[in-house]
Amino acid sequence: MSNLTSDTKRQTLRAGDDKEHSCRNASIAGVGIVRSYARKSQIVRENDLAEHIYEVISGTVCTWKMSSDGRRQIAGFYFAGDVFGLENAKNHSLTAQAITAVKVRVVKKQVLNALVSSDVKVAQQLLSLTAVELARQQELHLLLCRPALERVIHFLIDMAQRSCPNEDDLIALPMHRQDIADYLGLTIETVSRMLSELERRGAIKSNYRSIVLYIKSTNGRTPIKKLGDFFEGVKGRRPKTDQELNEWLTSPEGKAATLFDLTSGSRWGERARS
Amino acid sequence: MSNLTSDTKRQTLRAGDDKEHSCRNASIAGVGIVRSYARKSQIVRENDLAEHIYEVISGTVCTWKMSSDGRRQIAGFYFAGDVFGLENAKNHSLTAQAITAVKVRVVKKQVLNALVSSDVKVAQQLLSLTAVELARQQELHLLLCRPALERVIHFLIDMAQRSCPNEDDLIALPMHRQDIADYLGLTIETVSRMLSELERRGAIKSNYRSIVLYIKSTNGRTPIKKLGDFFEGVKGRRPKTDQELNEWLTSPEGKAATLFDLTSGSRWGERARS
DNA sequence: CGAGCACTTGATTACCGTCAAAAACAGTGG
DNA sequence: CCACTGTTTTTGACGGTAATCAAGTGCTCG
Repeated sequence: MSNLTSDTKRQTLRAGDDKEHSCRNASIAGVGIVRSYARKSQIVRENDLAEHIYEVISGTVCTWKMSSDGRRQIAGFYFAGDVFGLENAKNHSLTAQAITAVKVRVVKKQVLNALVSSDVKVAQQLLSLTAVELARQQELHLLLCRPALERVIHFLIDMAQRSCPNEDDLIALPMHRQDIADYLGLTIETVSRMLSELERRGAIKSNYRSIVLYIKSTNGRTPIKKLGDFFEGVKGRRPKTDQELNEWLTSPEGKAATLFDLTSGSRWGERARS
Repeated sequence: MSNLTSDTKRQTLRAGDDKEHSCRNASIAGVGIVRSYARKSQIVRENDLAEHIYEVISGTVCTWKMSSDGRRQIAGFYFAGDVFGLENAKNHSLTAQAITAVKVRVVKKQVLNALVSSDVKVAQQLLSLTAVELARQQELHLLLCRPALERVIHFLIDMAQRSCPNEDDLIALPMHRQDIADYLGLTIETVSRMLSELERRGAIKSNYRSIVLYIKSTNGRTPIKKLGDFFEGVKGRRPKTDQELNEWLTSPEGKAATLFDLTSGSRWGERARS
């Protein structure tokens, strides 16, 4: 199915790991210490005392918890610049684990509280970070009520924007299918099937251990006229009214259409199976 | 199906509306103005400028947004003491609507920011409120990946605890089936079927427009030994190991078992259909 | 009492989960 | 470089759960 050279693959895998960032959260800059974690190691464990807040410097982290029937539920992914551990309870409700090799800045909450007292800006930024996290969870709530293909599309778009905002047409995802499945509330098989479906439609190229999306850089100037085709492909039907089309344009799938250039060339379903 | 007297019903319906509360959020007390909204009226609209924060004084509010295919997705319910509008973006991402007649305290964010500058406590409380909301959404994330019956059970427990924490064995829910369905990502028919199922099992009594749960007050002293029966009923299987049982006890369904006294008397499925 | 809405129930369909096997891939050692 | 091994992913067949479609019942209110 995949015809990527191993060169491309290596480039792909490095994209997620090497990117550092100069501290995006200004008020936290300079405080705390930097720690490194190996791939698959746990940074915080569920029920650990929540004494620190963590900012990802490089690599990818996910937070998760086990549900009663032994299934792992991933609550979120965190990339360079993201902050996790904001639960604000005595104990962490989620385990945080390194997906790749990771560097994090660790800040004591005590220290942070002291800063809050002296500097209003810090308080506001903390609030802002938590609010961003809240907004993300609310988006997710909406997403989890939608069919599998849309969940996967939305996930890819979200990851594309967050994990690698500077690249135009090549994006690497560090997590495994199982991680995606546990995040989207699907099974690994369904995730795989949806990815295959998107590949059949010419939207992505996926390979082992890292997913590569071929995305044309559109910068918002995608011809709206053609989006109907995309709509037809993803949803199996066209928007009936102009209003419906416009609403769709602001939806997860609509954003998909502006990112993936699926509107030219191959029409949905026309490709034969491998 | 229901044999409630109209007396009970009236009592039930009033329970949600009449309860006010002395401001639970101390630092916000005294600021802002109180506004009343009629049932079904919209308090904020999606894309409105987000200039205020709202605290529910009495009644019930829900927040929602339309998805691309015209389905309404409810993001949350808010009862007396709850705060909504915390998204912290320029514009509201969700519409807030009164489910019952509602009184809310409306606080300008500008005013709040001024308070934050002068009083660290205010900042911390704001942060705490946002974190509570975040934790709730994360719980929900877990829930949405589980089967329909569990979603409904968890929903009932959550509502029972939040909407009416003082009553022991009689609880009124102000929202319609459609609201529940839009919140849990189910259809109205499925919600109805799950409620019927629970009623058949003797856990609840549901009637038109308001759901009444008959809950024995247990105050945490439910005999653990019997919970296995409940487990068997809800999940169709027993916990195989002690560890599995213990994990389950801290799960949504486990909490259900400590609230609904379903462990004595009628065994699951023994009751004939109406 | 009748109209309209909310809810329930039943029959059928479709999507996704489960189980099983095969294929692709990474890492190891020869 | 290649064969071997274990892991991850893909693919297929099948079944179950929940959505859809369609009546039917119960509740509220004029």
